[in-house]
Amino acid sequence: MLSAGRVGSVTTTARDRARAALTDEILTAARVQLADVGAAALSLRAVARELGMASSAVYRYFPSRDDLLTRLIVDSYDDAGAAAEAADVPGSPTRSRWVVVCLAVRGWALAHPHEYALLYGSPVPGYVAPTDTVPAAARVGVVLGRILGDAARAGQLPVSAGRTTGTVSAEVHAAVGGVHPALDDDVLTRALLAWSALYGAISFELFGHFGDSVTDVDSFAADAADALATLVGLPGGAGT
Amino acid sequence: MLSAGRVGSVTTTARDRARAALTDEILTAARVQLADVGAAALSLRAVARELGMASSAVYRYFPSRDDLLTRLIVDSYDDAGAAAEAADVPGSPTRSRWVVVCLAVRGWALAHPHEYALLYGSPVPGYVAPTDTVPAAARVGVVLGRILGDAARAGQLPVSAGRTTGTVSAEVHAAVGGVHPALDDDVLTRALLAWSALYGAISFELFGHFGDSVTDVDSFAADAADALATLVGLPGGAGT
DNA sequence: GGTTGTCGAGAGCGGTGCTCTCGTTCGCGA
DNA sequence: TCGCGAACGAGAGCACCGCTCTCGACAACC
Repeated sequence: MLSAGRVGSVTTTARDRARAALTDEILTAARVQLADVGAAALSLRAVARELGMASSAVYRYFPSRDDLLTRLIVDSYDDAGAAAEAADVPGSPTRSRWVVVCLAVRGWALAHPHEYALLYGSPVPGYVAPTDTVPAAARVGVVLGRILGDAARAGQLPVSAGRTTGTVSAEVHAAVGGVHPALDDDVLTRALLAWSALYGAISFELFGHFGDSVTDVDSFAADAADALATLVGLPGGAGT
Repeated sequence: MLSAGRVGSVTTTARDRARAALTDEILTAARVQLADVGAAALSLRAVARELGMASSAVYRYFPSRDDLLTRLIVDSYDDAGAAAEAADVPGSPTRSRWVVVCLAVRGWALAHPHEYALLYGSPVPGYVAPTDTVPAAARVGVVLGRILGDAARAGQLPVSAGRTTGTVSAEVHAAVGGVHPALDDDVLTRALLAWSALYGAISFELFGHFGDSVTDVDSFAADAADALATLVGLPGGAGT
């Protein structure tokens, strides 16, 4: 959002500005429809109708419906990641940081069910995620990894056996802030499990898979986040 | 599958038999298409085309596309549940039972990715699961609950504080085979978390959310199933 | 044997994603 | 300043979708 325009070499012409504005309009209309009817029922013709333009004109801005969806996916990943980052309080105890971030992700999912389903539900049929979605998709995991790394460097994680199972890649080590005696493959494997488990629990709640098994979803979410903190080894749990 | 026909009162006419046969043919063709293109792209017209009949004729057998999907969902739930039940070995140690069942569910998911996505991915837009899907959907959870209950009754679970948080319903107590000192709400909450976590990990693997973080998916799945066994409190883990 | 209900086929409705063509307009270079 | 090319929006059209209706044919029952 730099207020450019002065620089002569990258002049923004009126056409460019109109194009950017219309692209934004299309995106906002699409976001409204996404939140309203979901990704599967998101119709390119409907967003065109909403904007009072011909459906074919939209193709000037997005080559296909999948490209529009991709853009919405990236935005949603960023939104969820921002929610997680905003919820983290780096100074506080690592366990409460973990729980708060988990509950923030759940809160975002409850507030944006269709976006969540778009991100973590069934992949769009012929759709393969472009590589530019990866950084946005990783933001939540990076927040959780940072908490785990901080805990390890603060000596809050028991130094483990130092197993090297080779099941996790180097980028996971990078996500927790480098190698550390308390961060062997065992811990990182449990961290990846906890990461995916968070979304399993959210999906079950959001998609109704728990049925009537869970009576108080809020307290279950809190208990689950706490149990996941214990799973990764963060100190201060009820069991310790 | 009773070989009826003798009994006069419930005679199966040629028309009834033809109807049942054609219903099966439609279902198998739909299953093929489901496994091929996925649920979102499953077309009732394509199924009719495959069978060489008019699309309108299919509506004699399934009132709508959603009804066809519902039938496929129930069948898939039953298939997955049967895989879990077949994998369980009631006599063996509870931890290995748990791990084996978890890996069996994962194996079923890997073998039937589109069916799995249909069950545990994004819900179909306007679709609400009829109540008759519930028993089939619960089969895997029942297997896991039985293992946990067996472990408790065998004295393998530490008798816990007996907390009654009220977050889980009575049907969960029933799934583990009744009340037991070792099965308080804390344990059952962790069990529900582990249940959903299993599907979170499977979904992440199947839908590619792990990215390159996991290098050896098979050993990760084994480690994850073991970690979930520890999470619910089954004895014999590496950490104990 | 006649009646009744089921069956399959076909036409048709409104919707979708996407492509092509057409006349217009804007921006840049000569 | 002018002209050219690129971008633009609109419209028609293609193939497909779910679903409804009608109509002739046939089987099942009274």
